Amino acid sequence: MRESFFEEVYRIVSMIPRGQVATYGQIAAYLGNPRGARTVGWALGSLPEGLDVPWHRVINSQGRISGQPRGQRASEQRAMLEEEGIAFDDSGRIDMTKYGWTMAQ
DNA sequence: CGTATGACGAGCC
DNA sequence: AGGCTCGCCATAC
Repeated sequence: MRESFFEEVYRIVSMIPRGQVATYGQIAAYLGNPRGARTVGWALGSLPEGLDVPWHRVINSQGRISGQPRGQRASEQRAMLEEEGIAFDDSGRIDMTKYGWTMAQ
């Protein structure tokens, strides 16, 4: 029984600890698809509600929130990250060297 | 089975 | 530094 790519993404994202963030590419690479960042984003976009997956801890390689900056989802994501203690600079970017998830286990 | 889609990424100007 | 283009990949139809 192999999980769909979606389920694998959900599983990995669920491992991101509070107060840290990971990039789409990072997750894709972990799943064996260094080039499948888009697919990861798509998987999160189709994320059903009620799965207890910290989707807000996933951002793009620039350390910014993806999607429409004005969108409701983006503001909500930023609010949740700030609540976890993550800081945004004037450009709305996160310091990956400081909050980036290292997948250390 | 071919085409379209999407919360991306790296490169180039 | 900021913005644009092209490449990538798993589903949906």
